[in-house]
Amino acid sequence: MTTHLKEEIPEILQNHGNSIAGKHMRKPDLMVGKDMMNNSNNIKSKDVGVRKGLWSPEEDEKLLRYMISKGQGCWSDIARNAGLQRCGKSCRLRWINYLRPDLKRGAFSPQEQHLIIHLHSILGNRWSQIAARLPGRTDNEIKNFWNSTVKKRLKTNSDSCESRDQVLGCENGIMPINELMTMCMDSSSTTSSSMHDMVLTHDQQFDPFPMLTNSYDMVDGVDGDYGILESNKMGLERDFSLPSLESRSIENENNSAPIDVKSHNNHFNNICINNTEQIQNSHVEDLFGFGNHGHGENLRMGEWDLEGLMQDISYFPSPNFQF
DNA sequence: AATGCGATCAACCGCCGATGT
DNA sequence: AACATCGGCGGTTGATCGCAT
Repeated sequence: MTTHLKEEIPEILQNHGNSIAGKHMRKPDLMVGKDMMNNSNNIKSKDVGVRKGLWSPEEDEKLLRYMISKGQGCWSDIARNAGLQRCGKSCRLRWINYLRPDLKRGAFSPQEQHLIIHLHSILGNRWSQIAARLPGRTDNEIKNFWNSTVKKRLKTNSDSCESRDQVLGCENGIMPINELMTMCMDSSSTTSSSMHDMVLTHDQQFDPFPMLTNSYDMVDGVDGDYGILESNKMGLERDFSLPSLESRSIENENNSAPIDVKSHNNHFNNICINNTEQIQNSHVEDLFGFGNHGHGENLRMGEWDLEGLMQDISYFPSPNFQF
């Protein structure tokens, strides 16, 4: 990793502001130790000595430095090798939700809010999928935003029969798709690419700072083909306009022949057109069979084309949400 | 100034699927 | 086939903030 990145560590940590030191934090320094073994049936032997709760600045720096120098790998190994008394999951979460340098900070822009609303109408509570469409934003962030701000606003305005889009000031309940695209392009320009959308083979070293180490060729994706470029010799698939949900599983079961994207678009377009009436009377989530039921869904996201859906997003009404 | 309470958000929990042994 | 491990995900918790009273 480049020297300048190492020099940026203090700055990156500094940029996280005061929240790093205990704002909205759980109690720090919880430790699953030997003395606790007798008190809990849930503590596994390997959890002995694992810290929980607040991440100290020192821990953040350890993890950040390790990620910079070694890159991503097995999170359990990362926790161990970085000298952190944390479980791998905790390290992963900390990195994804907080330390990743391509994270945006600050409040959601109105465009981002619109996009979240729309994507939620399509995807339901699939926060990670929604986050994949909002470069620099995390699923946790979006989930928190939804559960606090949006739910509240929708509830508050439901009495006055305002749609979710009107709640956010979008006329006709439909945000122009080109506006959404522009918003996504803007996001991409600042963060280049969502890490979610990178496909790596087992032996490929993960680059934790793709936006700093790659100079991307931007695609003209405004007129329809929001292409997934396969220009990367490492085998990375990257989408430079809309981060693509399909980038991870667009291939068929044999991982050989790519699915015909256009036929998928057409298929979905037909669904949209033919079912407009139904859609207007139904929950989008119900129509597509993936409500808030994270696991075990009948239809995997990668098996249909969201780009087509995004293009046809105007077919969807603004459903009255029920919570 | 003190208190109550809702909002915010980082982090944990538990589950699931994939993968390895 | 059975089990263990791991990564990923959505749901939930709980500490803190900030505003209202």
